[in-house]
Amino acid sequence: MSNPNAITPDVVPAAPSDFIRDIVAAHVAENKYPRIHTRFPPEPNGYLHIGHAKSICLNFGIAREFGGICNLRMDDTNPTKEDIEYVESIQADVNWLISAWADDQLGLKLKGKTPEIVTVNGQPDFYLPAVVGQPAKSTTGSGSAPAPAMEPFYASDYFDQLYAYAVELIKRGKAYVCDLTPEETDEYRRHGKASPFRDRSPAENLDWFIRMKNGEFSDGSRVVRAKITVDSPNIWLRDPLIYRIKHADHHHTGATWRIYPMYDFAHCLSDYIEGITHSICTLEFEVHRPLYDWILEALGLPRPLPHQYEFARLSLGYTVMSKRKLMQLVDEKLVTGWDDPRMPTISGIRRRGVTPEALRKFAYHIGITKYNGITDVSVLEHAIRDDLNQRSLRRLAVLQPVKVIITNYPAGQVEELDATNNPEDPHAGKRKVPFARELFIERDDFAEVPPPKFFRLKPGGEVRLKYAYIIKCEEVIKDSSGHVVELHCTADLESKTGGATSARKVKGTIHWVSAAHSVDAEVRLYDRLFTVAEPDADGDFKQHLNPNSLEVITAKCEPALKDALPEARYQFERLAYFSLDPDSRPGRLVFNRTITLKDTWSKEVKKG
RNA sequence: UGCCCGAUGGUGUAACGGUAGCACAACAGACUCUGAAUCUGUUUGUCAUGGUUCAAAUCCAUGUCGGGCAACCA
Repeated sequence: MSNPNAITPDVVPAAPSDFIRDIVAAHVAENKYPRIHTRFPPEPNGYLHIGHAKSICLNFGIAREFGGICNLRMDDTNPTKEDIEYVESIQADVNWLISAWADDQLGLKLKGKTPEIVTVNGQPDFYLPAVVGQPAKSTTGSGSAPAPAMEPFYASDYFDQLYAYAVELIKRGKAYVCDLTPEETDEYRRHGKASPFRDRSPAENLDWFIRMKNGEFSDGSRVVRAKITVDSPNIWLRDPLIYRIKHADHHHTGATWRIYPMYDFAHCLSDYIEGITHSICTLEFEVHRPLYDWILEALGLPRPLPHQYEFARLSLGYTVMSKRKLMQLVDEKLVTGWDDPRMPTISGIRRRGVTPEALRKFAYHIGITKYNGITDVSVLEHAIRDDLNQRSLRRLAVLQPVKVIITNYPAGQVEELDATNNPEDPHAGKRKVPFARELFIERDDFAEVPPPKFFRLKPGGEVRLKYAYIIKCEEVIKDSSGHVVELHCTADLESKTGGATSARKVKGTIHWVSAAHSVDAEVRLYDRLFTVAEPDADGDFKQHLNPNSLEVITAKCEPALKDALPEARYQFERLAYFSLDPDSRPGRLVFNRTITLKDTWSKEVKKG
């Protein structure tokens, strides 16, 4: 078995329904587009987080439900904030999340490919069609030629075309070069006042623009503005900026450009160039939509225009989501990095042991609306537990060990007992677990003074050792400070599975490991990063960091865990779900706790 | 302040003029060699006020509350 828990439970829920999918479905019904084409357009200025996962699942989900394509595109028009590190992490995260689910919908392009000039209705047009899915095999037949390298789309691959579009706008008298300072621009726009440069002639504007492109002017000295209105109630229609000067090198285009397009200009045209039909973004872009439409219409483009639709971004309880704040946590070393398992980043969630199926299931459960709510973490946690319950291999491990000696069990004797790998999956089979005279059990599973309804081990009481015997606690050994160090028990030697008294009812069943056979593992117990549901609420989110969000312990594990695999998921029975951390080395196991099992007992205890 | 958007149990969502449903959470019980899972049941809701209509969560008006925008960021 290459993947020990690659069961295929029903992890792909039925396609959800929401207002955006309703719109797409209507467009499909009326044959509005030859094919549905969405895109996921992150700016490579940070790592992707679970909010992006929502958007990825939406965009790729629509593509797969309607037989379309979803392009991965770097929205990289601001070189001073972006970096290749982020480009790479974004690709890895997207691939991980859609792998074996929407691979067939992933729109990529050949490396280095830029838009083609085509003629549509007698009009020149820029178009860069997507290549779908994974790189094609070498077509030479010799096997020596490398497969064509594929890469995501980059808005920066369209800088030539975007420049040409800006020139066209200028020629049409619909854009002009403005020499106002940033402060003046702000002031004029605020008061709905026309720029004194608003009525320069197209020829003059073109001349200035070319000189801007040639790098003749300093940053901030001039911009290109769309000529729309000076006093629209929508600020984004008050002659918005479409090009600015930045003497900065770009991670993808190098030192080629000294001017860079603004988001509003680049995004709608990038969508158009790629043949996007449905451009889905978050609510804060709602007021930009008229500008999105204006630019495309002002250019008189020959192909069907894309349209923008907005939905509410994800807010999750007990975490922060803004890139700025996540960056702060990383920079100030409040976490170990972007992929710290406590981070809401996709890479952190992945390292924590969550599967892409669980994340997708979560994304489908929360729905898509225009309402800004805060999703309860319990929804995420439920999706994770549900997924892990179905796929995890069960193992016995003791986190806080206390020694147990079975006084009527012969020293030196060892039995190999059968244990079920996954009761949810009959195909997962069984394994052997060694049983011997000296064991470890969980400290919490013994109480000298048991609270009401405690049905684990107590003095004079009986408990079932999972897969083994019923034992009775005969004697409690303590050290000089009164700390319990050892429990002397007797076993009902007929009570083993299949034995004469195996059917005896005892209320509790606990987990255990043989002391001599156990293997040590570093176990990282993660908890939520913040102590309050809304860390942002009062402005200082760092104040609410959970000081106990990570506890590192050494656990006693059953020997089968020596062969733990990085891609596998484990449930340490009665405790939690775990997976191997990349820090693991041969002979040195490191497990991350993904999430605890639901614990109604601790709730019971709290109630008193 | 101006403009835009939104409001359905504790939370997130469905109902598209005709029985307010689902999920999570919570609570109670059943089952259990995992106090998990599973199963059964229960509690809790249409922001307010008017209007249109045989009928309003749904349409209209006003108000209230919440969010967004007013970067040479995206």
